[in-house]
Amino acid sequence: MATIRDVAKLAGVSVATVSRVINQNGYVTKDTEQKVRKVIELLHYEPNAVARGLAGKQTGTIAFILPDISNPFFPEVARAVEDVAQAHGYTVILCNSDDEGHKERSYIEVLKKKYIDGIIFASNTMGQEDMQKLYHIDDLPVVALDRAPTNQTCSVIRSKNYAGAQMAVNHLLSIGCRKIAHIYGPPQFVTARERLAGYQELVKKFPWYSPDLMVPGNFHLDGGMKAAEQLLRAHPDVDGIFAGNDLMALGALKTMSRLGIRVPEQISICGFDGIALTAVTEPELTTIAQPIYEMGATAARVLIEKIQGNDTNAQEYELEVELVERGTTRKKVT
Amino acid sequence: MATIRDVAKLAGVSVATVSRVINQNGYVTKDTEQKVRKVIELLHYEPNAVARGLAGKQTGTIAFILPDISNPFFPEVARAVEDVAQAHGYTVILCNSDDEGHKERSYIEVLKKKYIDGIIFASNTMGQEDMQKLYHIDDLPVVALDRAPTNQTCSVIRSKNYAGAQMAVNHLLSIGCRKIAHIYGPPQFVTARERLAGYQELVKKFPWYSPDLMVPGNFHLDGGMKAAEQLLRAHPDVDGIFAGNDLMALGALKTMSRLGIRVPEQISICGFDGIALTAVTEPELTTIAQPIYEMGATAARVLIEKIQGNDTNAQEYELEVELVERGTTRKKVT
DNA sequence: AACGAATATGTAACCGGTTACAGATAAAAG
DNA sequence: CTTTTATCTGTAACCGGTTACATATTCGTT
Repeated sequence: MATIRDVAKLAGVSVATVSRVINQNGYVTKDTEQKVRKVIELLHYEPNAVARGLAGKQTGTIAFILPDISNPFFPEVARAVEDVAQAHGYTVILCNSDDEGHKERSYIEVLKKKYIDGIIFASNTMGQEDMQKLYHIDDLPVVALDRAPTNQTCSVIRSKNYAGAQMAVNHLLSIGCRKIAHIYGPPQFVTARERLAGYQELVKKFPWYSPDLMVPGNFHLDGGMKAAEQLLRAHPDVDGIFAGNDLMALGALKTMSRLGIRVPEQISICGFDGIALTAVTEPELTTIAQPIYEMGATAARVLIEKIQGNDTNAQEYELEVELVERGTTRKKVT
Repeated sequence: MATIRDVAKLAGVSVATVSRVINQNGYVTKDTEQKVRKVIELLHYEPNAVARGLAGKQTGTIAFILPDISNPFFPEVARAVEDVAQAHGYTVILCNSDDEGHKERSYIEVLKKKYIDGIIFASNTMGQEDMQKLYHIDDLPVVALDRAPTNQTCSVIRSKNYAGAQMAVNHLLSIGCRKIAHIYGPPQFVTARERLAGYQELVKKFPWYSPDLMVPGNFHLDGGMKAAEQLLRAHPDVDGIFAGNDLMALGALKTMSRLGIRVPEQISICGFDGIALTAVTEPELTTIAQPIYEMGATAARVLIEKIQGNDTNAQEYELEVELVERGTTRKKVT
């Protein structure tokens, strides 16, 4: 592999000049530039990214720290992040944290040593102070996904969970549901809390409202299944279920199927997230779709903006959600 | 951030000695070692990975190039790769190639410039020559996933597609199916070809065998749906479907559901891969499960072996598959 | 004609490690 | 008590770029 000095020597110029040509900065005559480019071509010279990183402290690499890429919500986000990064000449490092603080921290240590340019952070457990510490210690650009907005220097990408939950409930009401339950996710997740709050605020005024219409789930398939069973045992007359995410909604759907309860005729189900899996079942799942790809893409775009110096202040990007009406909810004939 | 020279100065030794302590190579007295470690602790010194990379040409980073992380088969593989890498102190760069040669090549260019230590390559399009070229040009360790074995220096991780296909067909036969069709994946995929071959070899001896029992799919949900429709139109008496992968099997299941055909009573369906999605539907999908996680983990382990110098020769790792019997196939009562 | 500003290029230090080589000391061998 | 060998440590070159600073040349001004 040719080095910048090889190029300089053969072109009869200094390394500084070659560097200027490569980076298109500083003054270089058209003539010398041509000469240098010829030699670069000739030697198939490619600047060494590591040396560049060492000298310039920028490696063209960002990290995406997420709980678990196996969770069906994340692949699409990761894809978006990578697409945008790639388009801007960045490379993406993937880190699975399992939402464990120590893993997150250990990743961050390693990444800092590698002169990573920035981090997209999807975590439900890492406290605000940690984020702040992370950010302030060495002002590494950070963008958070799905976290409560803070007044820190870290931007946040999220979507309208509260409003989305109300869209879900309103939709169930509009098709004639008379008693709507909610399966909520782990309370330490902001998203779960917001969706629960949206549900509760809207239904508490109804005569049928009861606190035990809200049952806990774990944001996974099995949690949704169990929650649905429990729910039906306590309230056999429930005719609408709003689940805190799609996986739990699919779990509920599965339980219905097993118990021989027809969906949507007897019970309507609405999920939240809009992951691809919702199109796999029959009937397909009605859901409040987040712009998943867009969330990842926005996170990457904002991060890169930060890295490149513009947009230094924290900002919150709250994206719209959308009701995707499908087979698990249908207007009831009266 | 403290540098190795800061440590050396404060400890009253040379940088070489500090380096020896960090890397545990060369001779260092217990005394000096203690002294140096004290100072390292004191200054919170962390060796700079980029400088290390430049000097040592090893960055502790591997790349995983795959078609698309959104494809439900890959997240689990990626998770495995990352887990193993992480455990060995490596970091993983994720690259989505969409199976397009030019993207693959452009990634490889970038990655080489970044002194990546090795590559795990899951591609269906890149020719053998390309692999060879890639490998021979600068002997970068490479492990391939799901490719035909070659006599190159590149190891391959795969599973028993041919035998697995026969397991599927035998299972369908054993539960009493009389006419079994196959939905196959894109012929440019080795996996698709092998599964097709396994099916064909086994069924061609039956009187009901007919070439148009093999219909093409695209390895996606919609392809499976369309193929199933097409199939039933031509052969309404088919009572067993073996799909080349789970997504297509789920598509077929969906079609059955829409047409009001009961599964498994009227038609049994068996998929291939064993992705998590197969547990979402009701009935759950019977499938020939590959050890998906194990494949990723093996790939990572083999790659790291190669990187660390041992195991320089190409090898093929053919992993076992397993029949997971579930709701979409059931013994027929006669 | 004189002069400051803009343009063009080179020298050398620097980023922060690794490591070949050499010199010094201590232990083992003859 | 030498000589050989193993152990310990330091100096300085090197990895391959970037960039501050110095110097030289070319313009546009007055």
